[in-house]
Amino acid sequence: MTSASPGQTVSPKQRRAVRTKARIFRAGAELFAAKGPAGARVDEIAQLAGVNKERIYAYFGSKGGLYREVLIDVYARAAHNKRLLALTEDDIETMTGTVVDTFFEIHEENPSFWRLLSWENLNGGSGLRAIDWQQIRSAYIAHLQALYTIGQKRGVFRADVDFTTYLMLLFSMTYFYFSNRITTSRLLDVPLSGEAVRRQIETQLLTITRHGVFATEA
Amino acid sequence: MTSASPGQTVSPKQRRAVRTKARIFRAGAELFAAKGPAGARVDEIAQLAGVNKERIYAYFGSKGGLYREVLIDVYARAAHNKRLLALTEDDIETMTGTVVDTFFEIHEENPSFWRLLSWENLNGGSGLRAIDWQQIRSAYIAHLQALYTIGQKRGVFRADVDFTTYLMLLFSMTYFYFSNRITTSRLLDVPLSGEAVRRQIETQLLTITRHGVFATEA
DNA sequence: CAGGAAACCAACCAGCTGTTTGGAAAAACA
DNA sequence: TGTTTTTCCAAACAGCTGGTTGGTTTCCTG
Repeated sequence: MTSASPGQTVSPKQRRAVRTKARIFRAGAELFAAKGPAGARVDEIAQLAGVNKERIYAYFGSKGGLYREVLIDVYARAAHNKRLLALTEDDIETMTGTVVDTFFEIHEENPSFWRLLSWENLNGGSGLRAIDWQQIRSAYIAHLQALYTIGQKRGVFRADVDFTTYLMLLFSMTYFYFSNRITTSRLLDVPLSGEAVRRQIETQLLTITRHGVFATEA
Repeated sequence: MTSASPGQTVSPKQRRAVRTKARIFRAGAELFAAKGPAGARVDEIAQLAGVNKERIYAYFGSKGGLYREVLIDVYARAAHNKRLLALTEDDIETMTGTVVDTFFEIHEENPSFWRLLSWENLNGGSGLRAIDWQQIRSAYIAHLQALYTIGQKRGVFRADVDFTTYLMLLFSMTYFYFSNRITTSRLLDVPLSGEAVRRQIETQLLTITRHGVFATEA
C-alpha cells in the first residue's frame, strides 16, 4: 500500500509492523478526507487506528508525512483504472459512456477522492508536489487522449472540441455531482443523493454529449 | 454590506464604527476564503483589518459569527445577478451563452466564491443553514427555470434533458474550471490560467451544448 | 536463555488558538 | 467642561495541538 519494494528478506517476525502501519494509514485516510489536513487531529488518528500516537511519528515522521502518503495513494489508485485501460479502438463510439460510468464508479468506491482533491485545490496543491504526474498521465490520460484523437480523425468526435475540454466536461460533471451535492441540492431544491438520481443524471449527460441540449440543429 | 436596516437616526458621530466593521468584514472575507473557516486566524484578521482583535468580538460576537456573515454576503451577492434577471423570453435561444458567460464572470469578479463554497461542501454545509434559500432560489433560479421550460415547450431545448441537469452542467463546468485548476492543469499538462484559455473553453462548452461532442447524429 | 526489535503507555512540552477582561486615549456630544 | 461612546491596547485565560521522551512490556530470533 505504501512502499512497494519489500520482498527481499522474509522478515517473519515484524509483519505486525506492516499491519499496524496499514491501520494507521487507513485511519489517516479516513480522517484526512473527513476533516482535511489541518482539521484532522493526530490523537484522533491514533485512537481510530487503535495505536499510540507515538507510532505515527515512528512510521511516518510527521502528520504531514502521513498526509502526503495518503494523498498520493488515493490519487494513484484512482489513476490506475482497469476499465479505462482496457478500452481499445473498437470502443471509440461508446467510450464516452464508459468514461462517465467509470468516473462515477471511482467516486463511489472511494469517497475520499474528491474530498482530498478539494482540499488540495484549496491549499494550492502543496501536498501534490511529490506526485509523479508524468506517470499518472501516461497511465491512462495518454491512453484516452490517443483514442479521442483517433476518434476525431475518424469523424466520430467533433474536430472543434479539444480532448482537454472533452475530458474536463466529463470530469467536472461527475466531480461536481459529489463535491457540491450539499449546496446544489439546496439551491435547486432537488434531492441529489441516491442511485436513481445519479443514473438519471448520467443518462442525461450522455444525451448531452451525443446531441447537445438543443432539440434542433442550429 | 452587513445589516441593511440603518437610516433612522442620523448618527453622525459613530459612522466610523460602520467603517471599522466593514474593514473587519473585508479582512475576514479575504482570509476565510484563503484559509477556510478553521484555518483563518482571528489575530490575522484583526491585523489585516488594522484593528484590535477585541473589536471583532464586539461587532460579530465570535469568529464563527463573522464567518457566517461573510458567507451569506458572498452567496447573496452572487445570487442577485442583473444579467440573468434581465433575460426574457426573447433570449431563450441565446440564454445558454449568457448564463455560461455570467457564471464565468461571477467567479472572476469574486474569487472568494468558489473557495467559500468548497469549504462549505467539505464541512457539510454547516455554515449555510442560516441562508434563506427560498429567497435566493426565487431570485434567479426560478427565473431561469421558467425560461428553460418555455424553451422546452417551444422545441428549443430537448425534452429529455431536465433543467436540473442543464444548470448543473453549466454550473459544474464553470465552477470546476476555477476550483480544480491546479490539479487538472497538472494532470492534463495544459495551462488553465489566462483569459485566452478560459474563452476557448467557454466557446467549446457552447459548441457542446449546441451539438454535443459527436460529429454525426447517432 | 539472552538480546533486541517492536509496540505500548503516560506524562510532558512549548507554542498557538479563540476568547475575555480591565483600563487608557480619543473624540463626540450635552 | 464633564459625560459617554468608541477605539485602542496589553495582558491573561484555559484548552488544545503537534511532537517528544523515558521507561515498560511483548515477543521474535540468535
